[in-house]
Amino acid sequence: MPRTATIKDVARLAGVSPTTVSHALGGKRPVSAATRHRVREAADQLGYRPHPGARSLRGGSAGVIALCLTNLTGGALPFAEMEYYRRVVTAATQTALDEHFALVVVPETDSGVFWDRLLLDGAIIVDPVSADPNLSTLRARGVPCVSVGRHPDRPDEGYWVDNDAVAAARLCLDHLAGRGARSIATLTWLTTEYWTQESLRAYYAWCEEHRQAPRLEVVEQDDEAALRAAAERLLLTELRPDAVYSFSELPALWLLRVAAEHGIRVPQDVMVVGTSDFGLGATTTPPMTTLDYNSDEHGHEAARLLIALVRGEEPAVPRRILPVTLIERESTAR
Amino acid sequence: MPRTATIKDVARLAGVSPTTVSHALGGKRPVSAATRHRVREAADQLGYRPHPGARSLRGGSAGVIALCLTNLTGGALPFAEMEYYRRVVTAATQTALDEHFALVVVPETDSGVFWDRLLLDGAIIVDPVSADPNLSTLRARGVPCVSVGRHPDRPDEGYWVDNDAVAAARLCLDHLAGRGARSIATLTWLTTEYWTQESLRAYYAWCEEHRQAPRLEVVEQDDEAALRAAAERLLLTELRPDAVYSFSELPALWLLRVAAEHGIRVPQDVMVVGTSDFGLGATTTPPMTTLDYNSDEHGHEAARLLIALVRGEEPAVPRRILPVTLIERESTAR
DNA sequence: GGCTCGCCCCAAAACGATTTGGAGACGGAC
DNA sequence: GTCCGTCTCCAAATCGTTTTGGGGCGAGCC
Repeated sequence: MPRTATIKDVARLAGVSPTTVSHALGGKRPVSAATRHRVREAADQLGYRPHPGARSLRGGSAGVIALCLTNLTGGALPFAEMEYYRRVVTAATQTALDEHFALVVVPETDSGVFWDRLLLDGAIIVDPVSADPNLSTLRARGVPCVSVGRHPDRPDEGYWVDNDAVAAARLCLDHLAGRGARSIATLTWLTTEYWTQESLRAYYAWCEEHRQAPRLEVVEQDDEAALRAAAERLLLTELRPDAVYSFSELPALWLLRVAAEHGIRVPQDVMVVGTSDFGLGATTTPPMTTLDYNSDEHGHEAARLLIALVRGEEPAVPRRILPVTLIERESTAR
Repeated sequence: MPRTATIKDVARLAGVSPTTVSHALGGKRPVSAATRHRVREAADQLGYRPHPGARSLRGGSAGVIALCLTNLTGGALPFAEMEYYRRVVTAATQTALDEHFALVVVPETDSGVFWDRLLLDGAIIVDPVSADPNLSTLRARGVPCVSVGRHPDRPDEGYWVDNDAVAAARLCLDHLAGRGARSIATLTWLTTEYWTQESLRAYYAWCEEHRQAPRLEVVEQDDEAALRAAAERLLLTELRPDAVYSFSELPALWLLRVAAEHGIRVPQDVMVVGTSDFGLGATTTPPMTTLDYNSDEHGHEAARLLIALVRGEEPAVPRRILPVTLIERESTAR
């Protein structure tokens, strides 16, 4: 096994002490230009890399943060949601790198092995659910945490970045009402995410304000039959709503599909608004009006917030609500 | 900052030396049952976790392997391929955990920061491309590597798990020919992945064998316009092929869409076979015959292979080709 | 000349775990 | 009584880095 070069090897080659090498490379104390140059050369020549374990042992930060995709292996959310994660991961990685941190993704499992083995400074939890084991484990160990999406049980605690579900609901509902909708229904998964619950509350409030009877349809399970059934319950009924706001993307796609199968015209007979725009909305028939989650900004903000925490700064804004935007397409073009 | 308990704290509480604690917990040397019990209690009470940095420093393995999704941030592959990664990641994670390893996902960037900061024993590279910086960096540092998918330039070197592209091509082409296809075209991305190149070679060989003129259509760019254009070039022509084998999933989906738009019937006028079956094939109209990549097995095998390497065992089978299976659906049901 | 002050550099002590080479106690065999 | 094993446990060295507390040396000031 080819042992990698240590600081001692560099010191020997440069003809100085390990201390001087550390200072020359780290810059914590001044070193003469000539010496610094010699040290740099020696380090390059040997391909020297500080051992992360040794560094962290001495008390320094590891320079690594983790991002935990709660649903990556859980299977609770389907395929279509992956693009959202991909964006969050990409954005957070970029921000972390700008701040000289590395970001790794931890697949969610119920195993504590990860947090035992990994050398890290903090973690981003994406879409925490009610009994999230990671959040509690990490908090207990004193690892700084930031979540993307509020914790449904304790929405006013901790550090997070989240969508403005209330504003989003108003945006969609007002848009639909403005296009002439008189009876707007909602469609959602059965999930404990904060987004869903808050969206629902906002919907009820809006209905009361506008003297409209609320109508909610729920996809009971995570499979195609359930998606189809929910869409059919909504569309193939005497009192069909004239517009539907779906809190997630996939149910809305099935809505379009079932409507097409039964000759129900979109947007003439029923208007549809979906969420989490990944460009998929543009490829449906007809193209679907969607909410853009702004997932890039979520990733950036979460990373920025976490890195501030890691550095020991108390962030000015511990909880940040980001706006959503409505992308209007044919499914509501009445 | 609440310093975490060290081995000394445990030793003090249990009334033994740090050495004995290490032996009691690690089991490298015998310790009396009574002492071991006392040490365990003390460790539990203090919530003791061995410091990963310290452990690795002394020469032990870190117990961590990384998986690098070359295309996660690169954008070279679209949305639809994510399910493949998700499966590979999930399967590899599971196998790693079974072997008491943790697996982290490293987003691909051109930054070496990751490999500098991370404490890891080895890495899995998914779908390496021609000038893959990660593979060379890691090799240079002596980090054991396994790739999922051969390296296109050096397919006979290193350790990998891959599909049998040749058998896959024969499977599809024979299937189509058996259903009466006389002129089978292929459709693919412009990419340097080994799978694509090898599939193409197999296609040409098959054509020669069966005295059929080869016909290849390429999606020039990673956007919708290019996907549509390629599908149209293939379908809206005098000499339309009566069957198409697409090496990737998304081009096949666009093939179905363009066919539907122009009243070209599938499978009557043209048959279609796609790849990488994630259940998406089942939801198209008509349901599409697809190749199942067996991505779970890829993840399992890659992790098994890598962990063997990390443990210093020379694996019996350094390069493993896994079979693909054909899932027949209506798009070839003539 | 003696003193102080800067500038460069180094020795040594951490950090937290594992591992090696015994030490001490005790029992049994001669 | 002595010697030898065996069973338990411990002291100390080690891994590679950062950081603290100076040391040596030359220049400037009185």
